[in-house]
Amino acid sequence: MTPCIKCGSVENIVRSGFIRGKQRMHCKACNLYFTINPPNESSNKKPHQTTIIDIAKALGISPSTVSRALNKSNEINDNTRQEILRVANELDYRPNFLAQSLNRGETHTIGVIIPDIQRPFFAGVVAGIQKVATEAGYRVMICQSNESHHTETLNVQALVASRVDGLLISHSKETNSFEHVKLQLKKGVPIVHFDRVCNEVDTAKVIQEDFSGGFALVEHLILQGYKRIAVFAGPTDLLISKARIDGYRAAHLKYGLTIDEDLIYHGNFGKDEAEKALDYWLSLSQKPDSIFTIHYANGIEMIMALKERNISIPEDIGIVAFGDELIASLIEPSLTVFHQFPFTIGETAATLLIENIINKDSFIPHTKVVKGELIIRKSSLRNRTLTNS
Amino acid sequence: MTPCIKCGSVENIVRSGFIRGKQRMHCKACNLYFTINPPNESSNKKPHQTTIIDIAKALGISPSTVSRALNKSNEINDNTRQEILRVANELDYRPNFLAQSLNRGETHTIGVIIPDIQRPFFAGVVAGIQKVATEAGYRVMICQSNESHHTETLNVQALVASRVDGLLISHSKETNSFEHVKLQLKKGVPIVHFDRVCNEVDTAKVIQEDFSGGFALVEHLILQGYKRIAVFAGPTDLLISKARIDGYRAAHLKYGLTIDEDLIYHGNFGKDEAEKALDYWLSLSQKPDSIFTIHYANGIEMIMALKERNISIPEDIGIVAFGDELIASLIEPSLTVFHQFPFTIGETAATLLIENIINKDSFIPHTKVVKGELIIRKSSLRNRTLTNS
DNA sequence: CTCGTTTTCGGAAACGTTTGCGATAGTTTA
DNA sequence: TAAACTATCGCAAACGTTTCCGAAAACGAG
Repeated sequence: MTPCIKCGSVENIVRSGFIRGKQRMHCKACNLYFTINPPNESSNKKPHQTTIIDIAKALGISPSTVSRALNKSNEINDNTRQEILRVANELDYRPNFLAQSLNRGETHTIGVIIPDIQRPFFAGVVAGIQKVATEAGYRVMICQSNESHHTETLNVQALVASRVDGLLISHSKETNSFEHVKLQLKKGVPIVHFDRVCNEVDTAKVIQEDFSGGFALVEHLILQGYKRIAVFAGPTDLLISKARIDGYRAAHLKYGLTIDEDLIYHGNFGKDEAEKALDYWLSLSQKPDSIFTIHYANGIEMIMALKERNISIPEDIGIVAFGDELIASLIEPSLTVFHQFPFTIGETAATLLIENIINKDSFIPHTKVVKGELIIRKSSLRNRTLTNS
Repeated sequence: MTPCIKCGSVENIVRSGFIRGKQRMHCKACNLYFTINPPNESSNKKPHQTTIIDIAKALGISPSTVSRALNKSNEINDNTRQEILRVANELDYRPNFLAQSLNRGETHTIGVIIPDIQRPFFAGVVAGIQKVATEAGYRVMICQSNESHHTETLNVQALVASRVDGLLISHSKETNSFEHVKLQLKKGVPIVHFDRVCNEVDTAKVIQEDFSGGFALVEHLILQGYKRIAVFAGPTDLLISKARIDGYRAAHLKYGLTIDEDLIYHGNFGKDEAEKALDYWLSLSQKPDSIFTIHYANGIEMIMALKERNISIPEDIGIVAFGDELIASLIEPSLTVFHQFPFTIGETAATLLIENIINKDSFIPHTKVVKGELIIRKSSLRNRTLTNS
């Protein structure tokens, strides 16, 4: 039937099982096993991105020479280089980052993990990161954790699988264990935290003036004559929430005011949490005369809720909030805030990370604080004459 | 001096030039050229991400077997597989996407180019894209063009260099030539346009109801009794701007109103463009009684500018805008808009692209329209009794 | 002209993974 | 109990680049 592909003998051929659907043969003469392959007819090359090899073939030279020409090596004749560059341009050659990265062991890419890109704060941070990264020749890969610990862990794994050169992380609210970060840190992956940082691991961090901001806002309220200041806080173990409340406490301490712990409400940043908090506060025998929200969005919600209940701001209740957006200045009454600079935070974090990547060994983690700014608006301005003081 | 590394002879050695700083030798006996290398002392392995080879060595098997175990191949013993998985887990193995992608010829990554991530619309789109992509097992790489044609071109090249499986593009305002897109399309890169699309190239597109939205907004104004409707438009050659103005024209046509071309102002979405436009309109002998802004942000600006000039809204001038944000409902007076669904747009575009990637050959480009919604608010509600009609 | 020197190029290994194919050993069938 | 078969593994090529090192040729000085 089928002759041996080696000795050509026919009579010594026996069948020897099937392998992956194909009949396997055995030639007893030359002791050879083989299978019969249908000739591959579609051998015409598909259209593909042009490679260094395409250029080499077009010029009848070797790929290494082409590589040298493209990489400004000096071990190459200038005429050859010109020719290569010409052909490369002609074929619209784009170096394959995958191959380059695999070979060099670095991707020149940094991974970013944020809770939610739709929050203007994080969008600003990302923009800052991209600016610095692009200028330094780095690409950026963005993942959203959607405030889920599990997704965050998956994000870390995905980015590590992509072999990013470093990681920029702002933790989800849920995250209270940090094994996924520690693991990568142990493997030598540079990591920088920002905003929602984590003290359990030894990384560089970029934080805001959470304490000072909280202090400034509350001090402002106190100076405006408010005495019973309620706090709308985030989850109990969120670090930035803690720091801002510490500022709140410090301001009270400075002005000799006692703190009524009942006024501190721990919410979940949920949708109708503002209403709930208000219901709670207004049910107290000693009602608050002002509110400090840990997050500006809640400040907006509070204003809306208070307006619905016909409670006048800032007369009956004053409001201040941490964080700022255009909307805070446009709403009636405009909202007093501690303004953040998300873009700057992003820039700082990216700078720090790239520093860490480049000086992998000598880099010592440290923390940078990005200054904020108290912006006084109508929502807390009880005594208008004080404006110019 | 130095013996030949081959025949050991010393007297036949002559020096033969320098090569990369090292003395090159020539043995005339065995006709061998060689250089002397200092022994490499730091041969202890650096810490690295664990590879398939590490696992193979740990178990004394071959890398291919490990690969098969990890890829659920059936050509592997179940006990071996268990062992491999155990070790892989122990060593926290993460497959190298670079190597995988290089080998498979696909990255399972889609590239996204948007003008500015800080614009809530695009942040919403990106979120929609990421949702669909993640569910389909794709990663996302985001680039910002910053409304610059040049940067956009660089973005395309960078993403192509990263060998993304497909491209999702919303063009910059500047972009009026599309060679960079055509080039990649010719090379077989799947591309889907969204929002700021381009009719010159044959790609799938996701657009909004630009025409219908413009029509609905202007019709609403007309029904409210407004007769001289000004338009604040974008650059003349921005496609979506054109379509929305076409809706404006159509509405006029339907109700037999003539169009005063003087009322159409082409701005650049710049910062004080709103003021300029107002100055211009108010300088006309026939002043407008309402304004339609192509972009919601300009609507907000208009409201602010009008309030400063003590022009009452909607009595003296009504305002409607294309696009929506939380702020539009909170500002006083609240802004009538044609609400977009950026998240849906992102989802649709990503779905389309992935479809295109998977059925690369059979896919035929088509256009999908994401419905919008007219939301009537106070800025255009001249006749309050009409609300319930 | 000779020999050391420099310039310029090619070959091959390496990066980490997948996969076609052959090989071995054990298992079933007739 | 051979012959036919199956299960399981290893080898090597391939993906596209970079880079080490050697080779050939051109160059230079004495």
